[in-house]
Amino acid sequence: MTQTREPVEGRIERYVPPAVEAKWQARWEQDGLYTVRDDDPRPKYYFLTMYPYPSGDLHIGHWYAETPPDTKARYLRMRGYNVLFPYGFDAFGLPAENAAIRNQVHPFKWTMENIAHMREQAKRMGTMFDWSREVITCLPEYYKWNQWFFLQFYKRGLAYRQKAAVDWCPNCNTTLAREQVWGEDRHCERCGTPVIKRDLEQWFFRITAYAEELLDFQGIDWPERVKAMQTNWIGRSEGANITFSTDVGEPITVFTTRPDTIYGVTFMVLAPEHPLVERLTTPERKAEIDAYVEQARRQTEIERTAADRTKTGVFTGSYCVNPYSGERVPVYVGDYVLATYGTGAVMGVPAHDQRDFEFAQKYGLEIKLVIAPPDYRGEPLEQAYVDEGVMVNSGPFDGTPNEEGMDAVIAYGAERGFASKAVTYRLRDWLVSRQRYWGTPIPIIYCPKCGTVPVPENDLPVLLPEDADFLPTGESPLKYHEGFRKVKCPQCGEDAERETDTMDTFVDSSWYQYRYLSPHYDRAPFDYTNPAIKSWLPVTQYTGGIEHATMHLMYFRFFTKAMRDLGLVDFGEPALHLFNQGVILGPDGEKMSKSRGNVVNPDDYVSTYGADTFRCYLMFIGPWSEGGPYRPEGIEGLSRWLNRVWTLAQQPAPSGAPEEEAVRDLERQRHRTIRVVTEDMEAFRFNTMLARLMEFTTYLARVREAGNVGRMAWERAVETLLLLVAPAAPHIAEELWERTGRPYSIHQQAWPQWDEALAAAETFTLVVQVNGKLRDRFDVPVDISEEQAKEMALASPKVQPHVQGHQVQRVLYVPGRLVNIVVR
RNA sequence: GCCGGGAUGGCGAAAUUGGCAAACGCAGCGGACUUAAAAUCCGCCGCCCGCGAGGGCUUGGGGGUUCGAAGCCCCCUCCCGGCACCA
Repeated sequence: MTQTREPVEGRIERYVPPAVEAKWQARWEQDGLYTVRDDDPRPKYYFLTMYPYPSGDLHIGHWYAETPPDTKARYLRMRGYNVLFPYGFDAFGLPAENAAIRNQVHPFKWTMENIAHMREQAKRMGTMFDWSREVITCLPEYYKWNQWFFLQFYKRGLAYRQKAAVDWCPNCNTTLAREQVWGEDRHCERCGTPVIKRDLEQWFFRITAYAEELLDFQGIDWPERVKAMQTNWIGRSEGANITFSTDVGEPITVFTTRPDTIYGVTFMVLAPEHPLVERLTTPERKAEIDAYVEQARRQTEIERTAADRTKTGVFTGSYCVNPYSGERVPVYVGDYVLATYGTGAVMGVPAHDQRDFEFAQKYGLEIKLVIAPPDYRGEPLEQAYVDEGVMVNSGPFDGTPNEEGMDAVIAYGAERGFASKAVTYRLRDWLVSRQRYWGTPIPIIYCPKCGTVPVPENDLPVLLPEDADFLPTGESPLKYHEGFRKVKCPQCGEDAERETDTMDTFVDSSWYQYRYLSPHYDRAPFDYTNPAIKSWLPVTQYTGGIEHATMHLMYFRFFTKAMRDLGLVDFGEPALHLFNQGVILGPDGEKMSKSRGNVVNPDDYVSTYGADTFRCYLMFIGPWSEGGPYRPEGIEGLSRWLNRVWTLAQQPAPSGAPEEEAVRDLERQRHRTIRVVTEDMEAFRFNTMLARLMEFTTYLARVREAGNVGRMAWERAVETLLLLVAPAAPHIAEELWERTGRPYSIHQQAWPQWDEALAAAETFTLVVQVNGKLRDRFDVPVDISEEQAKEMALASPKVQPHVQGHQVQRVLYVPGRLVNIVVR
């Protein structure tokens, strides 16, 4: 911890960060310095950072996520943009409801108190959030529009209700979207409990309608990592649907990515849930099949899909016919076939698919080779051959390279009506129903007469009842709230019931960026008819954690595409640029958590060192994209630096007479610093940006010691330093700006410009290598000729010994850098 | 298995993208100031050999391309993240 510091010079007051910071935070708020106007003529820049869940405390992770973007946003503002940098709270969600059950405090009260607390903590970070645009998603003025979107989606078939085997978290007592089930053990993303399957009627958003478009990242600058994860998640496969006829009349359609292997089909496997299983099962097989289907149903998905599990299946007693070869092949039921992917049926080609190979071996089925390996001599396969080759035993396709064969086989079948090109995705529709209270009520009414009836738009919002009981029943309180549940049907007026499920909170965050534009507008989600408001869009820069790659960031894109199709916006991507910061870990290198006891409380550091030091420290630890362990000792370096800036800026200008050479060098360093700091700022390289500022500070201290630059150049340099420091350390910069007699506010000043000519060096260090090894270096004028450089290099006494006695073969000159003498 | 990202001093990290490896900071060591300490300021600080001048080695490992490789190519090891009986 820092000790009391004595002033270096008697006249300069000690730097007391909390005093300075409190002073300016109050002043900025009072002046509305960061209030953003839509009609400001400057070019707009919408800088969005992911809003937090109001868990109760603003922890170090929030500081790490918010203060570097604030630094960049402040920089952009100084660059002349009208920057919108809003903040809000993702206020619906389970922790509030669990707290309600535990402590008998209403989720609304719990949430709003947390928000009030966190808002004050956030203000201590010194960010330029425009609080007048704050969005809180649990307020009816916000969630009304979730309901409105739901109705629009419903009208267009983008929201639908379906009974399905869905993922259920037994700890959270609710269903989850597929995206919220993580890892090999298929656990709940929120609480880590392994999920189970339940057959329930649930509401879905048809995100799969946009699967193809979601694969297209053209026109947006998003990290490769996110693009790869989303592409992976969507899981596009190209192939064919092929229809096999059966004994019972109804055909079976399979999806395959290998139509070129069609002549190698020796069996068929249906998922246990496949609708044809019952029809195809012969009477003598019925008992066995029923038992098998029953055991499959009882198994968890984890057990069923474990990759190392041996494939099992049971013969139905029926056969189907390969439309290409006319061959009859047996139909099995196997639990390794997933009902939810493709058509729920797989054609078995054991020679060319490893799973099918194992299945065939186990059940003694024929293994028929139809793609010949390059030098194949008829020996039996030891495993499936999955590489390229020429089609054999394939009727009219014999001799065709299999790559070509794929299209040829599809075309052949398409002509005859039993095959077609097909694309399948792993992406599933977004399950949005949650069996919990603290979320947006789904605006649907079930009427015994009229069926599913959407709540009329005029009746929105469907409000959450305030007097619900929060009991540990494992069921939503809405289900037992008669006043909420019982309604009159809006169509026929008879008794009806409301949907009691609420929406996934990811619905809230899918469009919140639009709400910041008109946070209290009551005629639409946002005022998209106002050109001044619309011109903020789309978001210019978005920042947030990578953990949302296949959850929020996919829903976020989907929503904007759907909104485009609703005519609300005229673009299809919500954010042009995305940057993901890393995760800040505990000092032990583990994820911070209360149970591990490695949580770092930012408040302690802020009261000791100040927000400015803490902001800078977080940016200095390493590249922002990397995150990493929090090492408390490193903060001293940043504290020392800001103290040096404090002293330096307030010291009187050096008294000596200016010397031309020294002044020119000062200007050169000043212009260079502006250049590199600007470049680093543009590229989110906050760590190196601060390193450059430290170097410049040290340089200025030396210059002052030398005392030969004169008052004008000195003050210009100090002014530049303060301006460059302002985005990262806004309070100390403002204080020093005032103390050095400059007009309020430094945050309304223009970012300094650099002049390439003035930044240019007069000399450079010429490196001399012999056979690529460094032997000497000396300063030479930038305009040195190649001949001169080579001559000087060869003449160097340090180089001579390495050249003498050797034959010089070549002398290379790289202008502005080096001479490399190649000897033998 | 597939996809993505990594590996550089005691530590966090830099390196104009093929041209001085280790900027900046932490820790450490030495010095100044002080009765003393803290704070502050100055200096040293990759490894090995050498009293020294100096020399050799060094970016996970091995090969290659090149006048020149931390960076490019091939092979391998390990770490982190995502996906995975997906037909």
